[in-house]
Amino acid sequence: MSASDHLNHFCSENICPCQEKCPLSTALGIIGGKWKIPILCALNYDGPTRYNALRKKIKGVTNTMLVTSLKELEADGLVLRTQYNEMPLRVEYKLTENTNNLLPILGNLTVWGKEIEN
Amino acid sequence: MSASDHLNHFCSENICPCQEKCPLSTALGIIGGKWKIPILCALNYDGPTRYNALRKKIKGVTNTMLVTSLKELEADGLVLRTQYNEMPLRVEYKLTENTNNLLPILGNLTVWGKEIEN
DNA sequence: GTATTTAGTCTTATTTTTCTGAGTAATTTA
DNA sequence: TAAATTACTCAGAAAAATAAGACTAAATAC
Repeated sequence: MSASDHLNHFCSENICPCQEKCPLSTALGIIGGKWKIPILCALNYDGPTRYNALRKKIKGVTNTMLVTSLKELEADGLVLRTQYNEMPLRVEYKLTENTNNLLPILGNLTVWGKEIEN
Repeated sequence: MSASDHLNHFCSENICPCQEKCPLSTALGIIGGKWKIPILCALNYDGPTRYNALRKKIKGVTNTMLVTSLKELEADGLVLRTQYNEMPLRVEYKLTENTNNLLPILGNLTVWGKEIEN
């Protein structure tokens, strides 16, 4: 059976099966981890949100994990941190434009997850 | 800002933001872990494949991890294990029909991953 | 001048995941 | 009879991820 018999090559042209770092593993690395999806989901659901509000909204998250995850999401360009130098300090997090292409894909994954749960 | 202002709710209706177990986390749990994607990718690329062939194809995987991952994928209904009682024993793994809906989604994630890498 | 709020930091555990590498049973090949 | 192949299993170690919880600085409110 040759490679061209398959319609759904989800990974890269000639380096399948994912023996090297591929875009798919990049993507899953970015949204992987215990708190990334809850954060994205909260920001998508409620729009720009302050640090402490996020912490209250996302049940069970600790400072350590929330800070770490937000920093990673920011570094990966999915989340924007905006600091307002008021007193008391206000810091808001929101999704970036980059995330717009991701959300429908997560929607599809959600549908698939529902199907497989049954 | 009300919830209905958002077009892309990727998670469940009224339990956002993912405070409970949601279909999206189910989906990511199934395809998460270091070796799941390489396995799915190899099986998608080459069709039904024997255990030792998989092990050779997927660089760096150990018996422990390959067996564990294959068992989980089988339990989640993504991979089918077929045993032929020849001598020497032949065991083949292949993707199930269930996986067909998943592959295009992974394709989309791959495209997104490529974009974000640049 | 004491307490509170905000957005975190820091250090030390604990848990989870992954790796290492040897071992196994059944059978065929040399 | 020895070596090789197949599809694994298993115990222990190392590495990575996550958790717990105390602590901080700057400022305002009481």
